[in-house]
Amino acid sequence: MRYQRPRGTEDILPDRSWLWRSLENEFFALTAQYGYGEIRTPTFEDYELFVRTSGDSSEVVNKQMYDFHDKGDRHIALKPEGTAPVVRAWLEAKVSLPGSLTRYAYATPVFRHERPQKGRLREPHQFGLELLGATSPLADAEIIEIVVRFYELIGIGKTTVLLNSIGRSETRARYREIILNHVSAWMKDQSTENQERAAKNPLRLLDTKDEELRRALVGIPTIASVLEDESRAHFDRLQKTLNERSISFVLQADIVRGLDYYSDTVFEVHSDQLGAQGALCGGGRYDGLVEAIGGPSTPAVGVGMGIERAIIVLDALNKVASPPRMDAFVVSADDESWAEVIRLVSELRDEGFSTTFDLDQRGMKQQIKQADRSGARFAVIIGASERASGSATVKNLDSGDQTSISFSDLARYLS
RNA sequence: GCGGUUAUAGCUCAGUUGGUUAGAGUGCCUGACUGUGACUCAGGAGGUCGCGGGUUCAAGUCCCGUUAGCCGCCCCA
Repeated sequence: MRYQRPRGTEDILPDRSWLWRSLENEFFALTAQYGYGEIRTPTFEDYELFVRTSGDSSEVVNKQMYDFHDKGDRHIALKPEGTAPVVRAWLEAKVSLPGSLTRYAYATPVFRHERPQKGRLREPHQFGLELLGATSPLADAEIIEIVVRFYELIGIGKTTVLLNSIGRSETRARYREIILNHVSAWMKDQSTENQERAAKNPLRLLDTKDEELRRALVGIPTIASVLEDESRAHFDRLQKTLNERSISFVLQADIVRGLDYYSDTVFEVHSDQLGAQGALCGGGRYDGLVEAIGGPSTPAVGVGMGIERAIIVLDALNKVASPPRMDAFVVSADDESWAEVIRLVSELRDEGFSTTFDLDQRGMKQQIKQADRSGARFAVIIGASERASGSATVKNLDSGDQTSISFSDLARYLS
């Protein structure tokens, strides 16, 4: 094979695309119930947009972006995440009136130059939600509620909502010092790579898998325990609201998120079916982002949900139903009946049935075989006797049973 | 970006210490079946052994490189 798909990308053929389409339909139908309208933004954006928002300490920006200079020497990046482009589009369209809310839903590919593994691609796809202009913890709760309901709706069994608050930037600045003091002994004999990482974003040390570092971190206060009063109140009310809505969650102090724009609420939903990449989705509040790209100070909250990861779980749980079948395959029993077959095919299509026939006009045996392969529910056979009697021989391809159905009753029989 | 592992027919795989024309199951095609798929039986087609070098009288098998998948780290959806 001369050409193969680029590393970390996937082709979605009809045996799977119907699943994608049905997930998209369910996602947009559900989010529409909450007032979210679909937004579509470009595949590529100004490189700076992502540096400004995600932060240069995040690996997504400084290592994983697909970027290039176009023929006009513009520095372009394929979007590595969905939030910044949506906020940019919202600002650019000037859609918001002061004090009003905007709710957006989207489905988009994102691009990250990473080493592929299970649940990790270079072109993964995400469903996303952004709720702009809302300060209330009810907004955070709304996003989490939608996400949980979506996973229930599509049949992903057991999930866990992991919740944390990382406070405002002042809180995080203070907390950084706490972490660094706490692990100073550990830091001394670390590689420069580890030291750099620790210095750049100490919060990220918290979710480490390194046993030694974990031990060094024992006894450290959680960031949630050092929140400012306002953040504290927000976080408390969010938890209360989730409890009232019967949405169960687990407080987890090491959920810190990788993108710099998050503030206060952060959350993930995990499934035990995903291996090392355990998060089905990740989101939170990003009150500083709009301002960071030149807009008016605007509170906001959102989420990005990995579509491939949801599908991995559905597959593992055997929750993927069979794709829709063709209704009928019309067969000509002799060379003289083709005109009638073709007429009948188009009639059935007009009635709303998915219908095909053998374009190669081969022998009957071949046609029945093709009908079987096509996955059609029925073979509709037309020959000399059928034309004479005005009724088709309808063969149920699952059971093999045949009955004679008059042309006028055909539609009723097939439905 | 780092480490490990895998790559043989459309699919799932076997292939002994390097040794004739590389096998199996399944799928595919043809026929038994002159208006009928799935079952049975009998035939048949199909392989640059991921790709490129090297060692050797001889490489699917050994060595080096490379591409891709998978697993872990890292990162995150």
